[in-house]
Amino acid sequence: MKAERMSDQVARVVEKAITEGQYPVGSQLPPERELAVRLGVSRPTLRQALTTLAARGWLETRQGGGHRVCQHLGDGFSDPLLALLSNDKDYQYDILEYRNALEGMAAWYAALRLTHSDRQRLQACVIELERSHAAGNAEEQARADADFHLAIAEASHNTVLLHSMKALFRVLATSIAESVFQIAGQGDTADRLLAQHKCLLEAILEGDAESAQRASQAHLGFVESCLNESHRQGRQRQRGLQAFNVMPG
Amino acid sequence: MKAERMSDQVARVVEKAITEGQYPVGSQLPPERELAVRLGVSRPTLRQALTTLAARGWLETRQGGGHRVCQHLGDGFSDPLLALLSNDKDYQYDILEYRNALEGMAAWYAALRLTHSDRQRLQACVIELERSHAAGNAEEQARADADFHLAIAEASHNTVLLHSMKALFRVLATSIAESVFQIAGQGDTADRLLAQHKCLLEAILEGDAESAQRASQAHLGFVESCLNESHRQGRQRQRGLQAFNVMPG
DNA sequence: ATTGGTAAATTGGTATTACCAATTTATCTG
DNA sequence: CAGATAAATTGGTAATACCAATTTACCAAT
Repeated sequence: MKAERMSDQVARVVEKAITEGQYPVGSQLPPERELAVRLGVSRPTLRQALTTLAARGWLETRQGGGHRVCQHLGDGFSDPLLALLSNDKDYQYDILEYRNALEGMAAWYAALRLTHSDRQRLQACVIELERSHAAGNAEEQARADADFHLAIAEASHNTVLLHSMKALFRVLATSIAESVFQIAGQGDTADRLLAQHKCLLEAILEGDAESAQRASQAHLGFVESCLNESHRQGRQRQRGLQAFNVMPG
Repeated sequence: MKAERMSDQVARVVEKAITEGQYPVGSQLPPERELAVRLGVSRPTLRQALTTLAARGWLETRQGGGHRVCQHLGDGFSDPLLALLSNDKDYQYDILEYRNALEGMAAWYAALRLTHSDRQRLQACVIELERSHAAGNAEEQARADADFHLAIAEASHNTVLLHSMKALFRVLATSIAESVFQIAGQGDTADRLLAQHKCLLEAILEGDAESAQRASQAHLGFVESCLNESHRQGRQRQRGLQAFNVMPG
């Protein structure tokens, strides 16, 4: 049986120390030279291990500044395949369908679990949407759009969902900006998008989970219909998003 | 402005070479000593870069055997925070809600896009579920359960969804096995779970997207109700899964 | 020509030592 | 006490050496 290599063992040991709270979020690990001695390995081997942990999002390092446990776990890493798919036009409908499920879920639970501070946060996000819409700034609109949807995800109080949506929006940043830019040139489309965001907010604030979910899905359906319907290579597929939107309710 | 470190630049260059097809899936990278010379860096620096790519799931390495591009991209990596949340009892309801959304979506699109080979694959999976159920083997039941749900995800023909569900089931393997084991001791529960799987299959085979989604959600609702309802720490939350299940339809 | 065994070559993994560059800390001066 | 500067500490890179696993080449037997 093939033995696990030393640097992977070290990575496991350090990762376990992090997850068990020996190195709390934000704290600094011991210096490399010291940690290497403690763990009985050479500095290059330790650095292999720490590189692995950094790639997984556990650590952030700065030359001279030490290795620190990431302030927001999961924020330092990105799923390379998700990133690849998100920036490939062949998968833009896959991405939209996926968003539809996650954002529909977020809207549903946000409507059910909204706290007072969630309310304030969402209202502030919509104000920012209005502001960037009035300014006609596509980049700010894209950022405000992502902030709004992530605020809904936070209001859902489902940590797993929030984590997945953060990962998704991180890799979608570029293509969302492009979509907003593309859509901005289509007459009253930007006005309609803003109206949809407000409608979604209203449903959430009213605690109407079904309406919130429908509003979310209508919004994404509209986004889909606005996008450039370039020919879709590969499989002949059903345009599921439209159908998915008319889920009973 | 802080310069990007050399090993991260090398990682980017190699990752780009992979994604652009210079190193196709399954192919072997040039030996370290040669690649280091080509890229003008030292072997330790190259190894830092390759370690990062391996941690992200792009590469698999074996001593003496070379560095190879992973056969199944995305399979070599796991999201550490997702893994952490999946094995923490405080988040088991978050996980169930998240599965509810993804598996509901998978069932929906599988019903719409089912191919002939998908049919065969799903039917084979259910046979395997029946076999492991009859044998009373919890570990095989857990594996058959995951295989069935992943086969549905494949039948949805949404690559992003499939990728996310694979990642989720990879980290849930342990806790699903525990759930199956826990549930197995509850009278006719295993029989009812098998019946639910069959009901879900029927709805998919009939191309009834709404029924498929409801069957999926009923299944997870039942799983939730069977699980040990341990006290839920932290926030006072609504039991959203039950409500989510009775989505109109 | 094929198969199995063995040696050699090639590959990745680990270690030691040295030095560079960024950051942090200590010290000194006004 | 604040600011400047030097020293110490930290991470980053490099060269060289050697170990261990895998692959390849070679040879003998069938």
